[in-house]
Amino acid sequence: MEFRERKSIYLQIADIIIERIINGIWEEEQRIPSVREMATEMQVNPNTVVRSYNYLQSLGIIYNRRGIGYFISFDARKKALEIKRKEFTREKLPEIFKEMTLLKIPIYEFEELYKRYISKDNI
Amino acid sequence: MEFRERKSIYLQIADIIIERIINGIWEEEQRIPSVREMATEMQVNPNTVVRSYNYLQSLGIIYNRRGIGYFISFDARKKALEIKRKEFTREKLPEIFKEMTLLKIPIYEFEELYKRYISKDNI
Amino acid sequence: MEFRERKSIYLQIADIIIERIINGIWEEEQRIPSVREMATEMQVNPNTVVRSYNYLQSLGIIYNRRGIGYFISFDARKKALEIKRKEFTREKLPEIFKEMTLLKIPIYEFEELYKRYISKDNI
Amino acid sequence: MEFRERKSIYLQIADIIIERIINGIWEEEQRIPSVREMATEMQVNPNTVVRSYNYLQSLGIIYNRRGIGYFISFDARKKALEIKRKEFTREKLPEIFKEMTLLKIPIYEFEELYKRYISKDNI
DNA sequence: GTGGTCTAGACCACC
DNA sequence: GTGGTCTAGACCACA
Repeated sequence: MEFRERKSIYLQIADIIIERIINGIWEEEQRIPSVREMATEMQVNPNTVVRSYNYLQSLGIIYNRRGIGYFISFDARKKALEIKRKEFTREKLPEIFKEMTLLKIPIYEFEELYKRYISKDNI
Repeated sequence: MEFRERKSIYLQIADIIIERIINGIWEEEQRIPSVREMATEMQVNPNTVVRSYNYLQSLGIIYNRRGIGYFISFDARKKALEIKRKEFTREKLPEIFKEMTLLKIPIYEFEELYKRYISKDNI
Repeated sequence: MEFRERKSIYLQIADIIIERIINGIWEEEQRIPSVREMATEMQVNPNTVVRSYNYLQSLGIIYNRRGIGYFISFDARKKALEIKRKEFTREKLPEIFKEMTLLKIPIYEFEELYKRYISKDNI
Repeated sequence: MEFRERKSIYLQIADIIIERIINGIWEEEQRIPSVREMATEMQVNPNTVVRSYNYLQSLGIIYNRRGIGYFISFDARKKALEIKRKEFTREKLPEIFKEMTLLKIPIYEFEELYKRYISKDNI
């Protein structure tokens, strides 16, 4: 695991977990790796994973059973999609749209690039 | 001027300047406000404006005449568009596309939101 | 049985037992459920029940006959009331009082809420 | 500063700050001590203060100006009172009431102790 | 100067 | 074994 983006590592880990939940790789009510296990998997200090888990818990996406470990909430998928969608439409879209108008990038160019991206992704 | 986004203030100011250049509000070879004036306008620490100007200078969008002030480069508009476009397609688009596939946001929804954005913007 | 409070589970179980003793549901000198039985009833790890029993034993509220099981002490009720009362007046009350003054909650509001609580409880 | 309670230090620090806000010792929109200053005042590791500040920020009681420091929100007092009151009535009161009925502590005893507490406090 | 993040290592209560 | 907290110290971007 390498963390190249400028985004902080603990948020990138949170994103990976959210992705796994949305994609059904991790099921609801399932136990997720312990802090130490996850730290090993991600090649990161346990404290960093603690931050990720805390963050996801504050969003209600995971919860904790004392002395046992962290579990995915029963409605985690729904919640995660909601939160991510909100984030996307409220924060990212306006920024994108602003840039597209500034740079005069027409919608069909965007579409084309998107199709190319998807086809690359599916190979 | 309020800077509430997570993006750093000096980059936000740089963006504002680029916007003014691309939109023709500021002409090429024109002198731009001094650091202090800009700091007052933006309600920001002068050091922050210094960083913005340095950044734009490193991109070749503005240049400095010692003792006189900062000026917009003769090809600033072209350069700015180039840089911004590269940034957009190389860094932002992949991120957006990834999220759109994760959140299963279809291209037509994107289009629709974009149209709505444009019509709002033009009011 | 769900243990969602921040208080540790073994203390919550101890509280439940104390409650049963004070309310006369469990009589003095009576044998209480074995660790395993209690663990099943509470849906909890047996080790957790062991801690609860150890704790109650250290308070002199229950005692152990080797190979037979745990029993309620002959003076358990009196002891339990004493201990709980001390705990309440020495630890909890000062904390409550501090908050009531900080939040400017007048005594009559407290009274009212208490009355409402009792009437609900007796339904 | 000594932290004797079983509550974690970072939450105790948060409580102290909330207290100062409610009591008007710190005004709204006022800058609060930097992380390092607070750490020195509280005789605590800066990271611990970071946690306190993060917590208070997540509650909307303080906010951050990049590179400048933390400030008390314009509606911090109202928010703090709301949050604390909710906490008190939803979490602490039921617990207290339950104990009072279990231990058969009459309301007048509670009142009396409260009056004694207040008079002590005012000496 | 400011906060934000990360690592390393420790200790604790709890299950 | 689990997570929670705290310390120490470091580096970074930012104003």
